[in-house]
Amino acid sequence: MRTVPTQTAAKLGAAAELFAENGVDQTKIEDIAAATGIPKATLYYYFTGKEEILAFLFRDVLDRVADEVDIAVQSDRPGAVRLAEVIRAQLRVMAEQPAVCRALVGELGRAGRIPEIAAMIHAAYYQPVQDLLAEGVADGSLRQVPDPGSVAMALFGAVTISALSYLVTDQPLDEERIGGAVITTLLDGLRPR
Amino acid sequence: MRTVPTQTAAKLGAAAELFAENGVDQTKIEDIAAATGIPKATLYYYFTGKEEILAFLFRDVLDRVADEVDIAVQSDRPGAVRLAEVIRAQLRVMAEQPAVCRALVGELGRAGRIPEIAAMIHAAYYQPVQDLLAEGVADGSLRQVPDPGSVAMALFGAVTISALSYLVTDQPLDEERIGGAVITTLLDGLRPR
DNA sequence: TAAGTGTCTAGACTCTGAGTCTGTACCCGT
DNA sequence: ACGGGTACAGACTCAGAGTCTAGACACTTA
Repeated sequence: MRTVPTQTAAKLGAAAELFAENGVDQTKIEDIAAATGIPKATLYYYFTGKEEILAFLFRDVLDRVADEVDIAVQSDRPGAVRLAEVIRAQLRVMAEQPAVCRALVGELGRAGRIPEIAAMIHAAYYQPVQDLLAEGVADGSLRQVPDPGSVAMALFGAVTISALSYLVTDQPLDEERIGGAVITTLLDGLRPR
Repeated sequence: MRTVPTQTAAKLGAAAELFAENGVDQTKIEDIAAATGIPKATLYYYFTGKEEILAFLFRDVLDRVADEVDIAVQSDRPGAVRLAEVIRAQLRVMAEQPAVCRALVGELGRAGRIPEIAAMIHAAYYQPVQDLLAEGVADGSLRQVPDPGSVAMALFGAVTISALSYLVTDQPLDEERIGGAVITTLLDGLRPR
């Protein structure tokens, strides 16, 4: 894959829309060409095919998630507060890039296909969240859990699937509502205190 | 779509494996024919195409989820206990049908594609869980939450994505571990009591 | 300015695979 | 033994993925 010029990269957002809406297989290269304004020959000049275009888009959002999560993690507030920030950060990115995120979730089940996705999610999300859980225990704002890895995954899933159900129905992603529900449920639990 | 004989239906599990592993688009009808032993002409005899084979498989697992969830919900134990049962029920089905579940998650992002999926998940899962949350409040085992719908979605997401990350790496699905992490996190919360 | 080099695109081509169609063998009730 | 539904084989069409060639433009470097 050659280095994709910024201007070309910018146009590819329209391709994400197609992927999300119709699925990868239903999306013709010519459709992508039409939607983005990038000629078919040029697409093949930069990418080996649809798959690679998809991977390119994914790398883009996952970088963004990593950045946002990183900012949330870096602050010096208590662990519990930063955890809430991380959740909001993820929701923000999903709200900004709805189409790519829909397509991304669609590919989550295919480890063999784009293997680096799993690694990227781990580095961008699971690892920082696990660290945060430990720090929260240290500063007293969170309690010790037996399996922080599973909690990080569960958290990611809760936010992702909730957000997704808004995205697929083309409702505007209500960050407050989802974020609020996930955060209070997660922090305070469902059992009466 | 004609009525699919039980024996034919049983063979389709192999197709789910292909879908999950390579994605729907990469899976050729002839591959399905080869993997299942069902001749291509016969596949077209029963189904209009790949999509319909996929939908058939989905309906199958979702029915199973609905059944299992229903059993969990019907007992007369406290809401909190039944909620934990529902989580284990979902994990059980995913452990039994790993390939279909992977493929299913892969299609979650495509509402337009198989629109009844969303409806089926709602009926099989969200609705019963929401009812359960209300009953738990009534019997005192759960606290009132502002948005039970969002909680139900978040719960589904937490379990689904956690389980998925085991499935894609071909690790045996550790029901105890995931179930335990999700249930205690969810019921007791992450904040120290 | 001319020649050389890399970027980008048009358009025609090949070839894979989805889905169709025809025919046929088999079973089952009458 | 005959008519009708079930199950399948094999050949066909056609859309669309990906390839190839050649040429247009921009940019160095001589």
